[in-house]
Amino acid sequence: MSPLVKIRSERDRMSAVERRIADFILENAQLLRDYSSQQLANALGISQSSVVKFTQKLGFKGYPDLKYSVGEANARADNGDAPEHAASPDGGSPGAFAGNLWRRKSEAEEATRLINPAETIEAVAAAIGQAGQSGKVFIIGLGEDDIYARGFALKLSLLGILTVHNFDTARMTANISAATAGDVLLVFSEHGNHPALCKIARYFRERRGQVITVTRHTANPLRTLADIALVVSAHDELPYIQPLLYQSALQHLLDGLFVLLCEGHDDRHAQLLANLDRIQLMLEP
Amino acid sequence: MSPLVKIRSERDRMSAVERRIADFILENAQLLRDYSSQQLANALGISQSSVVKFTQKLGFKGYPDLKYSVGEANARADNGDAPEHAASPDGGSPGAFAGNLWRRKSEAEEATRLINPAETIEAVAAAIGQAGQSGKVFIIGLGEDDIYARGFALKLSLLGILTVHNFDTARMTANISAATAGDVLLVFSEHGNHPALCKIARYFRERRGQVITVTRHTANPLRTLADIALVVSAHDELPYIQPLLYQSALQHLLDGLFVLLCEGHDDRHAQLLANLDRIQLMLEP
DNA sequence: CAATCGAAGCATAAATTATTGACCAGCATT
DNA sequence: AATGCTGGTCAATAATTTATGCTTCGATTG
Repeated sequence: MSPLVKIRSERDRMSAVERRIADFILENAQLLRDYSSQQLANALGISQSSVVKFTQKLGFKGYPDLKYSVGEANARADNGDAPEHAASPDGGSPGAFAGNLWRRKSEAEEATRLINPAETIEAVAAAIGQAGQSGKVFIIGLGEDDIYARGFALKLSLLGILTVHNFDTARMTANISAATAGDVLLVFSEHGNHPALCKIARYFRERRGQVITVTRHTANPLRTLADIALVVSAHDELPYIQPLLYQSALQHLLDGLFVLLCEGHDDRHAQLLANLDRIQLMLEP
Repeated sequence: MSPLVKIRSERDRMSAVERRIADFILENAQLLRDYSSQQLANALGISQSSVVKFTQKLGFKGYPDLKYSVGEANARADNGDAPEHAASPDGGSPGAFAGNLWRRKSEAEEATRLINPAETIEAVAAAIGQAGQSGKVFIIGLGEDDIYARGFALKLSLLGILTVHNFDTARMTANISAATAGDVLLVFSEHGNHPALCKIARYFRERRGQVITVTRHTANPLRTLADIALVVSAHDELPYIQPLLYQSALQHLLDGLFVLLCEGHDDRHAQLLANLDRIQLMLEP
């Protein structure tokens, strides 16, 4: 039980001095942090031993124990709300701005999480895992989308999954001619409008591969070609902020996928460790 | 800041004994309630004074102060977590996991924000802005670090800043021979240990350019060569989680920088809009 | 190799906390 | 009214806990 509740409930049965202690604690719970039992006694003009006895009567081991409990109660009470918002009242410093940006990212993350059902993500993980064992994973993205594509391709290859990454529609078209059933194509395209990517997706389907698209949460041509579609939600009026939110939400979606892949298979996990070690050696001779 | 976040963020810079204390506290935060500094020391087989000095180094008034803070942090954490963990005792749903991962990312973001003073970030923005007007910005990163390097290079070029990006030390060395005073080199290297990157940084300094490094918050050779050093704090026991946190914290740091650059100059802002439009047309004919 | 610096421990000072025993007020019993 | 009992408070002090000064040791540097 919260120490404050306990104190309140016992208050009636207390002696005068005890009641003063109780009231002081109830009213100044946050100040207690910097008070020793002696200081508290001085503040009330009573003896230190009275304070200690008070704590023991209430069932605490002693004064520090009470103090610790009150600290916990305080923390639970003003959990989160006060400091964060108060910190940045108007525009503020760059630091405050970064915090603000992070809050926007969190919103985008949540929105994105809510529109991608767990089953969808698991299906994607399963498809990629399957392709990793018996086939190949093709990954493509253009422009800024290539950044995410590239990062994810690197991660997959660390897991020992054969990955073919391109940022060039011509090469990808050529590569895809080697695709077979069971392979997977991951297409990153924020707006899902690029004709060449649609053509590639269509071509890939003809070859019996599974198409996974990653786009904005809009109706778009690319998405209609998908066997499984991952979608991202991220909005801001400012044209230089919105991409940051998009990228962050997308990255988190991919990270979740990656973790799922890591935890699904022990051997993939082992593969990852081995690869990380190897890379470490390579980069730090 | 949560004491646990603080401890995690400083862990790298700690000595062996200190790190054992840090790990113990991180792993047994709830047990701390019943430990005096002496008991904690005994549990680890070290001296009590080491424990006290540890707490003071971290900026606490002393051991009780740390203990109290950890108590608060526990309370805050338990508040939100308890029901969630209870609901999913072993594996848990992917959705819950993603939320959890996001919390870890938030911690990494906070820790990273706190170790990069606003002035440092502003100085970096100023240096890049300056170089953007009259010189060039060179960007390099190897392996996974190339991902961030590449993303940032793309953003800078969208702002109309002349950017030379490489992921290859040989080419970069060649490119740098064209560097002059006022140019800026951005080096991404998580561990800051790669000799070739150090050489490039040294060479760049000889040519009177300004070196900005982006590394983990550890003492590392590359960082010592920096005119300005950005640092990232992100920790997790799991080898497949930690990189995600690192990448997220780093990305946010860069995003903050990018926003600063966007908001600093109206003409850069205009340039960005124009470029975004042009790219839009290019990708969606 | 000497000098320097930082980290860790030991011993001890300082502080905080817990306990003891004395004192006093209130109250019932004799 | 005097005595004895009870609960409450405090001052003094014991016990525990925390903080600091000093020394040693090992690593680093010039």
